Amino acid sequence: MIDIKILREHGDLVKRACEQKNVVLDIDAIFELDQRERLLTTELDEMNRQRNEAAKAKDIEAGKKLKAEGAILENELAMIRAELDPLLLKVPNLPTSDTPVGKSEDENVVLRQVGIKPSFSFTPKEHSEIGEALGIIDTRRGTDVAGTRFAYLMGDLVLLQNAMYQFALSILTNEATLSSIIAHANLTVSAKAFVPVAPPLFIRPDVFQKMARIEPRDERYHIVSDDLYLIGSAEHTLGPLHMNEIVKEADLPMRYCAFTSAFRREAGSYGKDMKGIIRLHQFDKMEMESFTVAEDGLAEQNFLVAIQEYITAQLGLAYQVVFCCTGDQGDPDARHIDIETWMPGQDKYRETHSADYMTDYQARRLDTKVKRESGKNELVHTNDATAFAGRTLVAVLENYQNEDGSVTIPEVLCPFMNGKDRIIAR
RNA sequence: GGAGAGGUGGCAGAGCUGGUCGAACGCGCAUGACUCGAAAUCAUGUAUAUCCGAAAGGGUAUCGAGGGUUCGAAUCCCUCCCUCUCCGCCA
Repeated sequence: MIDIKILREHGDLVKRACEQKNVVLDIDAIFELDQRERLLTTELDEMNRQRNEAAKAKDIEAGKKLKAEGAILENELAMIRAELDPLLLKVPNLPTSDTPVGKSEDENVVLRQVGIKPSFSFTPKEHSEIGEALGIIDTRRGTDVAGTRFAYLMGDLVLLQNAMYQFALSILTNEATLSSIIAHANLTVSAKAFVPVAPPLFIRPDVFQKMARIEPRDERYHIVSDDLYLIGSAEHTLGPLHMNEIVKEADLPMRYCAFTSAFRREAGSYGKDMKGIIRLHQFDKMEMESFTVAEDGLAEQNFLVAIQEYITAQLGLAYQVVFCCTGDQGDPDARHIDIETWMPGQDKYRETHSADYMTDYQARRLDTKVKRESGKNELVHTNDATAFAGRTLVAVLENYQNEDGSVTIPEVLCPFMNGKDRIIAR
C-alpha cells in the first residue's frame, strides 16, 4: 500500500503515477474520504476520552448518552472506511524517477545488449520442436492429462533443470562469488549469501492482498474448499516471511531464494505462445527475495539484476537488459527491470527474468519493519527477482541446438548433470 | 477427522469471581552510579499505531482477529484464525 501521507501531501505525484501506470482512479475522491476519516476519528477520540472519564467516575447516565452518540460516529466512520480502504489498496506505487514513462511494453527501454548471438549453418528450430523430437517435452500427454498449457518435462531436460538449480544455488549461497559479481558490476552492497527456502505453495487471501499480488484475481488459482490461493511465484510466500516483525538493522539485508512451482491461469492470453513450454499454467522457477533498509533498496535491485546477468552470461546466452516503462510496471513496483534472452528458434529476445523493486509498498501492509540503529522503526524495502525459470530451459534448447536435433549442455551445467554426456540426443 | 487445553509486552509469565490493567514479578535490553576496567549490585527507563505539540508531554486505539453485552472488558458471549496434547489416518 502507498504511504497515505504521500497522498495527502503530494497528491499530484500520485495522480501522475496513476496516469503513467494506466491506473484509473479518482485520487481527489480518495483524498476527500481520507480528510473526512481523519476528522471523524479526531471527533471520536475526543468522545471516547469523555466516555472513559464517565466510566471512571461511574457516571452511568453520561456514559449511556456518550455511548449512543459514539455509536453514530462509529457507524459513519465504518461506512467511510468501507469505501476508502478498497480504494487505497488500488493506489499504485510511485515509479522511481529514472523509470521510463510509457503506455505499454512497446515503450520499454533497452539498457544494454550483452553476449554474442550464436550463428547456425542451418535454420534453428524452436524449442518445442527440438524438445518434442528428443522426447524431453511432451505437451500432448500434458494436455491429455491436465489440459491445455500443461506439459511433461522428461529425462535429460529434468536433469538440466536440476543442474540449473544446483548451479544457481552454488552462486547464491557463495559469498565469494557474490563478492565478485558485486565488484564486476561496480556496486556497493553487502555480499551476504541467500538463504535457500522451501516455502509454501499456498497462500491465504489476506496475506496475498498484503503482498499486493492477489490481483488480477483472474490470473490466480483459488482453492475454494479451503479459501487458499496457489502462488504465482515464490515471491508471494517469500515476501511475507517477516510479516508483523521488527527485524534488527544488523540483520539486513536478508536474502532468500526458493525453487518452486508457480501457477498462473494465463487469463487473457488465449492463443498466445501455445507451442512448447514458454507459457504454462505451471512452471518451475528459482526466485530471489531480499529485504533491505530504504536507502539500500535501489542498489539491491541492481545487485539482483547483476546476478541475473551473471547467470545468463555464464550459461553462454545473449541477452538484453530492459527497463520496463511505467505502463508495463505492476502496481506495487517502483522500478521494474527485465532480462530478455535471445531465442534463435524464435528469432527474437524473450523475457526470461524480471526484477522488481517495491520500495516500502509491500512492507507497509505486511508490517515488516526494521529497528534502525537510531532506535527508530522504519518499513523495510523489498526486492524480488528471477534467478532462472522454465524459460531459461527454452533458451538453452534453442541456443545449444545442433543440426542433427541434439542439444549440447552448457559447460557450467556439466558438473551438475550427474555424469551425463554433454549431448542430449535421441 | 474425533476429544481436550490454550493464544497476554523482546522472552518467560501473572491477571481471566468485569472498574484502581497498557497490564504484576522475573529475564533481557538501554542509560546512569559504583569500578582501573568488567562482572555483580543499585537507580531510572524500556510495546505498536495514530492524532495534538517545537519539545516536554498529552489524547485515542491495541492483551490472536472480528463482532456483541456493559456506564465500564485482557477478564463475560458469538464467529473465525492459530498453537499444543491425546486418539485416528497418512508421505
